[in-house]
Amino acid sequence: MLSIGDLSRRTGVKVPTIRYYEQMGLVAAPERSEGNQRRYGRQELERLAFIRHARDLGFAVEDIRALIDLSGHPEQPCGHADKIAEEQLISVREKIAQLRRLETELERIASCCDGKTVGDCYVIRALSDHALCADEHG
Amino acid sequence: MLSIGDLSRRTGVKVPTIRYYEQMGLVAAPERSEGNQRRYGRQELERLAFIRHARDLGFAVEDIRALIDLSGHPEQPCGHADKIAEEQLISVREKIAQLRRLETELERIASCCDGKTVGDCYVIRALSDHALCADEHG
DNA sequence: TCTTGAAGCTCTAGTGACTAGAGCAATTAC
DNA sequence: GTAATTGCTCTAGTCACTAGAGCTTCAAGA
Repeated sequence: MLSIGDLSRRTGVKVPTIRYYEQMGLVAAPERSEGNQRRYGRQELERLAFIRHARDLGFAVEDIRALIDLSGHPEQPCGHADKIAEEQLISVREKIAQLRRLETELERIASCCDGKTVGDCYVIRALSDHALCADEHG
Repeated sequence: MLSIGDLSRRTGVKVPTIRYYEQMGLVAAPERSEGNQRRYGRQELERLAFIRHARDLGFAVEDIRALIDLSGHPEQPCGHADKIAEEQLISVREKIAQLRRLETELERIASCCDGKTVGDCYVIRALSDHALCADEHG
């Protein structure tokens, strides 16, 4: 049996986060030692690794909850799981597109500044005046 | 003089957000009407537009506070403003790189799933087993 | 001038996904 | 046996807002 610290080290999920997931119902409350400390087995390790992996991929906790529910019903059609992953992909692509626009704008702002004082700093001027932006953003 | 609603429409910053910025000290408390309603002038309009623009570019509120402080001292060297913008650019690029890795992984996960039930759904399996990932992520 | 409906006011609490800290109890290594 | 580490619960804080209750003020039309 693993202590919460062991589980943390094995999954890379921090100890308070594991307790938080338990509180949120993402992981079941585990057995306890005589002294009331959490003791985990292989199943909990696997579930937490699943959660960690999904969080790394940017899935929201609610999505993860749905995916866990689905994984408990292996006979059901998997269209729902596909849909969640698909939507996550779309959302990631949107974020990338948005960040690329910001990158372009920030590059332009930072590279144009050749002023010596704040008074003629392009960074400050660009922020004050949206019209200086080449691009639409935000 | 503009009401808070006018200011909101002109800057695209929502009314409660304007009040929140005032509370946070990002914008100064404006004049009030006889009936205690906020009344804004051109200066406040410009400052809020500045804040809006910087938030759109992903600057944290603390960064914006620093940029505003700087813009009140036009005689100072602008190296600090440049540095804030530079750091923001670096952070945006890191986020893009991370999201690209996620995109690749999600594409692979979503496209590989040709199972009909959750039991052999690649989405679920990939999340359960990090070893199925081609790439390191997170 | 009166009325009505939109807009404004303050205050508290909620969001998501944790993170930090206090003050204690249990476990583990030597 | 003892000291260091780890664990426990509980509350509160983070960031940048957002929502709602319950009230007041304002602007436009009759």
